[in-house]
Amino acid sequence: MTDAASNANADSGLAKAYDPRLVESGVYDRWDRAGHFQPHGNPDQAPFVVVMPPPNVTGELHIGHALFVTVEDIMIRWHRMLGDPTLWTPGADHAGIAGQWVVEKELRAEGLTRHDLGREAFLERVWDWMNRYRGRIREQLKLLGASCDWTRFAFTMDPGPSRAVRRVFKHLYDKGLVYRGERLISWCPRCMTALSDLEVVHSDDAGHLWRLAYPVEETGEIITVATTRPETMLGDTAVAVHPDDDRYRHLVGKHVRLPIMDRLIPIVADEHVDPAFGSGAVKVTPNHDPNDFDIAKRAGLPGITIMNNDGTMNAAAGPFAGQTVAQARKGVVAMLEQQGRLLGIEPHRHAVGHCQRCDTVIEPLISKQWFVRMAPLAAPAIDAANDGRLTFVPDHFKTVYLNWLENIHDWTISRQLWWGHRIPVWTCASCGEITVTDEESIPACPVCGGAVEQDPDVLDTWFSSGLWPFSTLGWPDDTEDLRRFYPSSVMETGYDILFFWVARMVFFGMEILGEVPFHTVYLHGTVRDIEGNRMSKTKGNVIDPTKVTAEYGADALRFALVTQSSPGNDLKLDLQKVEDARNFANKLWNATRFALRPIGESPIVMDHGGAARPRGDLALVDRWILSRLDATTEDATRLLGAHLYGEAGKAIREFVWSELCDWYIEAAKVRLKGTAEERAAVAQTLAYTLERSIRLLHPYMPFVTEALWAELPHAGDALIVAPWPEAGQRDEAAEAQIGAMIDLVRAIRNARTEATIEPGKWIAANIHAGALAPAFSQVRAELASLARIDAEQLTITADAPGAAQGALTAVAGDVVALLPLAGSVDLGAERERLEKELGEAKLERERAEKQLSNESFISRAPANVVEVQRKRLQTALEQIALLERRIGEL
RNA sequence: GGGCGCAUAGCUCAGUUGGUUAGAGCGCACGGUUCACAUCCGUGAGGUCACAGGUUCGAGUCCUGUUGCGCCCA
Repeated sequence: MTDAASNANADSGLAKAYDPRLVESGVYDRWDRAGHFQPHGNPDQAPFVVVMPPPNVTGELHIGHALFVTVEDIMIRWHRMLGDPTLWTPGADHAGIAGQWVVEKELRAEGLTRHDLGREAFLERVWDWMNRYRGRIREQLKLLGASCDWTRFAFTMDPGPSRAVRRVFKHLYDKGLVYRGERLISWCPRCMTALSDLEVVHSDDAGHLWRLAYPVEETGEIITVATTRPETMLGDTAVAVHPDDDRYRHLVGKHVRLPIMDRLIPIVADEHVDPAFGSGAVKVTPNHDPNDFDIAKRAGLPGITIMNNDGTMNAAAGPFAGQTVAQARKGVVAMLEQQGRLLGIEPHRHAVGHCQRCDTVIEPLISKQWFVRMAPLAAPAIDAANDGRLTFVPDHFKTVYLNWLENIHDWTISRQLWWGHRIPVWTCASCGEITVTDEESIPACPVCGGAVEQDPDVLDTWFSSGLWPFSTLGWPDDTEDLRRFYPSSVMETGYDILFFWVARMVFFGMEILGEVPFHTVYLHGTVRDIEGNRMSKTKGNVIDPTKVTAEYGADALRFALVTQSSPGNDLKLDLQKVEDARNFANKLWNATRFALRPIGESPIVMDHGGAARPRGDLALVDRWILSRLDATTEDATRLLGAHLYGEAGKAIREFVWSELCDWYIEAAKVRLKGTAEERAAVAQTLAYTLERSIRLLHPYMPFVTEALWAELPHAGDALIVAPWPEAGQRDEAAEAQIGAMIDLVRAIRNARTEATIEPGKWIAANIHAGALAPAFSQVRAELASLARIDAEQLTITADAPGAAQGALTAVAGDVVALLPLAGSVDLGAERERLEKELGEAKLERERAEKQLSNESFISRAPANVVEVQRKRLQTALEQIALLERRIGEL
């Protein structure tokens, strides 16, 4: 221990009420300037690393960002305090389609399209825009207290990550895992690009089911087909039925004359036709429906493309060429009706694919695109989850993850956009040689020296995201960061991007670096409005985190978000909760304000960790609060280790508010009026307990804790790098004794309230505490103060209570307090209250007796559980005896 | 159609390996100008843990089924 020091901050004068605006300004920059966000410590020590899922550069900060920042920052701050070399890498994502869209929108306002500018000029515009806005999200993340290392900030389009993209593309191409092919893909006619399966969102839309009559050429029969998209019949190349369907068996191999187009197409058998749906016969349009595409592949049928890339009909659509889908649908239906080929229309809900970005209805189209072959990449990612190298919080997401990877299709990675990573494939105009390179460009064909042209398309944004865990650390270079910080510790993100992000990072990490990119996947839920609706601008139910933090503080928003949520579950955000959290910050503020006076007036013993833990012959309440602090430290540490961040936060809050403030500080006020020694003891305990509580709370409420910590006696420069508290030995006796005192005080307060005794009145009490009498005598003054008992008229004995007329009875466990109130006791009310308590005691006796009379319970339950029941019965019996006697005496 | 989840107080939600009388915050009722805090303090009311079976000495917790709701995939 170092020398005693009196606290210089006694007169600093915290404002009476906590004001988050004053508290939060300036703190963040001090942390950053001091370099606290960068990893420190021994390079050989195992680091704690989180790679931030980069927010979309085109977006504004929304409440979902606030949640991920809170959770990740709690992890990061906790590990930093634990002394781990801690790294949290921030970044931004270029958001291919959305990024291109915002600039195209600007151009539209000027009456231009991107084609008017040309590729190069357009990209310059996009970069201008990016440079203007890429810092915006960064500033908003700082408002929330995100303690990430800005010196390592990365953007997916930066040279490093771009080189990683080319290197991986080439690697996969060379291994045959990237290929180019003509496939049926999902096409957005508005964005004019191919999309991956994940970028198509399905919704059940109201539509119709049209039943069409197709004439069988050979027999003259009619075969009925049902369709939700009648215009696609223009591209039909077959009718399919189930091979075991007796209704149609005789028609298989025969032909149908397709109405309007007057084309002869075969009737084929296919196992995948559902005989129970519609008529059991389906029209087959291979080039415009994934199922039909598969049927055609199996049956060797040709496909006919009837649509242009912009969603209009092409020449193959005959009379409908040039029309939109809607127009063609109307025309086809009218023509079929005219020809008597329309048998009926009924309302029908069916799944329709929409573009995730612009909501346009997706068209399945045949198109030449680049794909990633998924099966060989998925296998190691599946193994990693199965053998525990990759764990999930909550763990049921492992099933979801596996389910997806086990049923995965090849991934369409080319996009017909300009903004993004351009596909590093060059074709020679002279000899046709295809060169795939990880260079930014090649001057000429390496085979014949002819002029080369680069593939015009760019890659799916998520391709570069998948490389994020290592591209941010400098890969493909063999950097110190990569060696030290890969793989990272936890991937924290929303469950809604488990596939987009997590799964792809895992298979890329396994393929490129041979190990999982992170050990733990922690998934949070979606922040919804109070009614449980997803927040959206169109619904107008968006809660803007910058407004919330301006009003209540980032600390309050963080605390509310994390204590309301649990891993993997959605949360309904109630602003009332944010206000409650702000109130909690105010509580802590005022507790500190209270403590600073005695701390300033007494010598505080310091050691290397700050105010020293009180030692020696301590007062019972001091022992109690120290033990409760230890218990809380233990709980919080355990819960944080189990990723139960909300639970840990609630445990700390509960301690600070309900134990430290409501009981310890209230009890301590008695000794603060006492001797210098007593005052010093309280000051020491308060200084220690409060400072440790503030440390526990720091990961949750970094700003207010940092500010208050600076006012309290402390060691070190900043709370952000103060060590995480270690739990000491519990003091079971003190916990039991003060716990019993609290129960008794509550019982007395209850008796007073029920008997409508003036709250401010000091009354007499005779406490019969049995074995607890010596302990209660030690806290005589505190007990009297808390229960508002006149110390002059307080007796504490081990004796059983004798007869007493005109007194209230307060029972707490084995302890009884008699409160003599000559003449002013309402006997009827008191009898009623005691009868009620007697009823409860009897119920208690019954429950215990029932347990104890069960032979199997006695023989099979653990001894300590049986003992608890015995004790419970004994207490109940004593209470019953006492209450019956007291009722008799009234 | 396949998969995953949820159902606990009026509301929002905790509840870890099964173990006393199932908790918290808000809301509600009543009371309070005690020298940290009305952004507060005290007291209280409020639950057949969705339903039905099963395992167990013991089930909110484990198993099976049913109902309702949500999400993901096709």
